Amino acid sequence: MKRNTWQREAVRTELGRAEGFVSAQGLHSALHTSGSPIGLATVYRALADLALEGDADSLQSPDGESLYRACSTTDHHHHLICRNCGLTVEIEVDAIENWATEEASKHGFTEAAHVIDIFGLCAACTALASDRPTP
Amino acid sequence: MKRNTWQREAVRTELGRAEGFVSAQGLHSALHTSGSPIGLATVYRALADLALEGDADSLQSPDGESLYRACSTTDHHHHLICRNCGLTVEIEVDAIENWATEEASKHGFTEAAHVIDIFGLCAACTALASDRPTP
DNA sequence: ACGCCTATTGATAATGATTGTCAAAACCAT
DNA sequence: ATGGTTTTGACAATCATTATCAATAGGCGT
Ligand SMILES: [Zn+2]
Ligand SMILES: [Zn+2]
Ligand SMILES: [Zn+2]
Ligand SMILES: [Zn+2]
Repeated sequence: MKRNTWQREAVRTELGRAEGFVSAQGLHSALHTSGSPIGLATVYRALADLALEGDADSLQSPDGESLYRACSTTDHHHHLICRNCGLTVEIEVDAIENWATEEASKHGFTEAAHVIDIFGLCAACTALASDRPTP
Repeated sequence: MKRNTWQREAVRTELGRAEGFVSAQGLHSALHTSGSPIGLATVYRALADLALEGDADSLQSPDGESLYRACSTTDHHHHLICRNCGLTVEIEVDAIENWATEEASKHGFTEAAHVIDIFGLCAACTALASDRPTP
């Protein structure tokens, strides 16, 4: 059976505290900073479990890191993510879901899943960026 | 300036020979098998260059590997990929592009890029899978 | 509350992909 | 052909993630 440990709870809590998507490493060092002695491997396991149970969303960052987030809904949805500060907006659009499904079956594909994410600069980060242009 | 070496050409050729997306490691061992003494680091560099120049598309596999493909068009497009055999179908839909752009600006995001990929089982692999069900 | 069984933890090693290093080799304009 | 520069490749280094496995600690039955 599945046991309740303070470690799992700590990961769940810290994940809830995060604004956007975080990496296992990031979550672990955040926990460490706030005094928790939790082990790195445990954080990896807890996050994988949360994702399996549907309590956390996961995606691959553009450079191949696995990122996790506790989203407000457990329904299927997608994300608009600030590549600078991590601010994340949840997106749920039936039209897109239907498009993906139809596109797959149109070409004879089955068991189709899709990866749809938008990365950009949020309004705040855009403002900051315009103050300090690239030299 | 950029020089022409047989190594770059070999990578370009082998990438063209591949049906779908391939990893740097996979391309390297394919080249090795066909007798080429090209180095692994060189394959990584060549693929990165091709992607930079727009001559190759790249994406992250669901488990975080970087995959590359020489697509038939250099225009912006997306992919429908068989997760078993790698067969890839190129998808180009303006409606999706517009949706992504609008969704980003609607929330104040700028410099938005998007990741849109569909993974499934192609018709052939679906047929094979039904012959040998999971025991 | 106690003890036992087993799931879980965590320090550490192992893995696997990717990148950095740097001397030797290969390009290419002259 | 020669020389200056770029590219290569064997190898080490990095980095995220996973595997090990002895030690720990839930939680059920008592
Ligand atoms: Zn931001
Ligand atoms: Zn979806
Ligand atoms: Zn297939
Ligand atoms: Zn697009």
